[in-house]
Amino acid sequence: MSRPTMETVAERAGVSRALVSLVMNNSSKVSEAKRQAVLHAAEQLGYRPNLHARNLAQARTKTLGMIINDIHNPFFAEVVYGVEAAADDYGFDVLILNGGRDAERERRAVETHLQFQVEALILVGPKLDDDDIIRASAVVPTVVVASGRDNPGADTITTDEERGAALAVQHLVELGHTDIVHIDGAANISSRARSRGYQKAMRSLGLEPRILRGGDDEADAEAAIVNLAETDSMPTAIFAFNDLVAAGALSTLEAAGLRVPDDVSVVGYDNTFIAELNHMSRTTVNQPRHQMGQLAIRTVLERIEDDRTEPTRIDLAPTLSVRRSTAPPRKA
Amino acid sequence: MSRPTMETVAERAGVSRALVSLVMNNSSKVSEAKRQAVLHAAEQLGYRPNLHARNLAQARTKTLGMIINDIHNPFFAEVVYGVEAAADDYGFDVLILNGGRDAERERRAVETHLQFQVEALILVGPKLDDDDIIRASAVVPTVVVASGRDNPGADTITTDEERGAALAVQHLVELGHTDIVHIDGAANISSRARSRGYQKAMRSLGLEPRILRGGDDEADAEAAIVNLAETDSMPTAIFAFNDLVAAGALSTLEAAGLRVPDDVSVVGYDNTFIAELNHMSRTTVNQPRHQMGQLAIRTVLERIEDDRTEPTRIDLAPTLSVRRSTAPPRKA
DNA sequence: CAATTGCGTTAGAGCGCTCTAAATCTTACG
DNA sequence: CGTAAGATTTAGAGCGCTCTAACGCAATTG
Repeated sequence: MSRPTMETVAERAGVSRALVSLVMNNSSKVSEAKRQAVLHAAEQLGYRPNLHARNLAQARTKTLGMIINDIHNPFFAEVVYGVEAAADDYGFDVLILNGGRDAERERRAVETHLQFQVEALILVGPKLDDDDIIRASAVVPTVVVASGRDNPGADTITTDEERGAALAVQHLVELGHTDIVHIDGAANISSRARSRGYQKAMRSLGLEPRILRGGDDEADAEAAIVNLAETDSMPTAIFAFNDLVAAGALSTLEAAGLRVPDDVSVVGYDNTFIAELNHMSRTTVNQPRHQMGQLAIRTVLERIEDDRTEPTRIDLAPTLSVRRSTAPPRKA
Repeated sequence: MSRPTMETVAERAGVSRALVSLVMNNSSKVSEAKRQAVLHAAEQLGYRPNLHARNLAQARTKTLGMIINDIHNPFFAEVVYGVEAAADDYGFDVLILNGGRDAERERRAVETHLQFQVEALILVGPKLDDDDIIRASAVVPTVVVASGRDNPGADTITTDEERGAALAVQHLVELGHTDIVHIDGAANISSRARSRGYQKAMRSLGLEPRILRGGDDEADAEAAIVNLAETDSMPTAIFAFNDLVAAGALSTLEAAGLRVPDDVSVVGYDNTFIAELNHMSRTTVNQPRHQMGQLAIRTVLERIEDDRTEPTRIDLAPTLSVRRSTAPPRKA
């Protein structure tokens, strides 16, 4: 009744257990005849190697553990594709655990992965704090992707978010805007870098920064916009923390009778497919997510080989995708 | 240098390996003194149980394998949350593998999960064909969520998609529409049921169905709409295969100078957050995704206990979320 | 033709853990 | 004080696989 083991297959094929093992790992030093016999027996029995036994015996797993901040967020999905593609090239399996936007859950996920003896940890947009990350990376090579933090104490793949924000500001200024408000990401991990970038860029251009508290999704934008409308201090352009906030801003602006981009220009961040969506496509800052995923794998696997000790940091350049939500300000 | 094992901990704490095992599984028959000693030693050594060894010894894993059609799709994300919540209640870990919209990849994912000795398989919107599913379910309890197929030969949790399509048609007809076009999902797995539902509903109301080939995302809608515009056969309402197709339809309609819902009404399917997004929120058919995820776990775990043999099928009722993309047809 | 080489195959230990059965230690009681 | 009943603890086998070392055998060689 229980599943067939190597022993069963060996018996059936009239060979030793060791020989079956060799066949399963397609070793070159097995005669064609025996190989066929073994494969045939395995086929007949519906044999499937037990990975736990193998991992135990080999003391390695060829498995990577990935934790995603939130499966909901389409931004992360593309990082996943990059990670998987690269891992596949190196023959590693990738196990995904969902962080669910909750540090405590992420901590448990790390623990689960470690108990599974993953050979490396890929943290995509982690909520964990630096200590947790340092602790994890003491056990197993760890790489942080898109964390927005300065120096998590582990290998890091990010884009320069300050620069991304600056790109957005520059674009708006080039269009002629001077009154540009930023709706920030509140407690969100990338919020700091983006609003810092915004502030620096504004100041260096001699403009006065104005920051409103936002959040990470649509609803969070609403209050900010309503506030602008009510206090009669509507700017000519808005730079939103991310595409969802930008979308929220858009809805609320239009509900208030303002047109985008005629009355107000809007720029988002992340270039998720949401930004392309719909009649009102949004100008947004792009991060090369797929590439970030690939680099994450490469970095962490290199570390397995080389056992480098100092954390590497790879900073990719963000780019701006200009679409239809930005235009020169209306002449006063 | 290598990780501490139970042996190491036992030595340090001055007890036997078996005792450490008891503590780790917090057995009640361990004296408080020894328990503390063991926990302390484990703490100091940074001991972490090796799940592979445990699984091997126990011959069970308390782990479920989930395969998602496509991490990109926000529809699936919510199913995942439902699954995880329920699995957590039962003390199971959920390992996620990404199907990547590709049957072959899904097949490999199934294989990986089976080798990991997962106790059950949750297939969310699988691309696999029925044979694959039957084969998998012969090895391990398997449940299919949101597959849109009639009878995959395994436990199934779906909504009645024919009925969902009928709801959309009914809503439009009640608003006064008679010329309603369906843009279908092409090869997509749910396409058949939805367009069948559309056709039946139309016919039973004495209306002539008109179906155009669509696909599963925005771009796929464009050709269909352009075609309608060019042949001058624009209907007063469009029922799209899903929310993304609906979004694509919307963009293209507006680009062609038509207003939604004034000139054309649009209904989507899935009630993903995309449908709520933006100034133009879309009327759409809703599926109780979270609940579907929970039921999937419950069904499959019951099967582990009871070893029931006939496949169960749970059909949940879809509902309609009416938003701003539908209105009575313009008076001719 | 005995000795050497090399290929294909196998025995057997060991990976880190659980679990049963047995050993040891307490405590209670006649 | 001896012994039975519990409460704790432990020895040791076994989970399914890999891997090293050794073995058998045929081909090669001087």
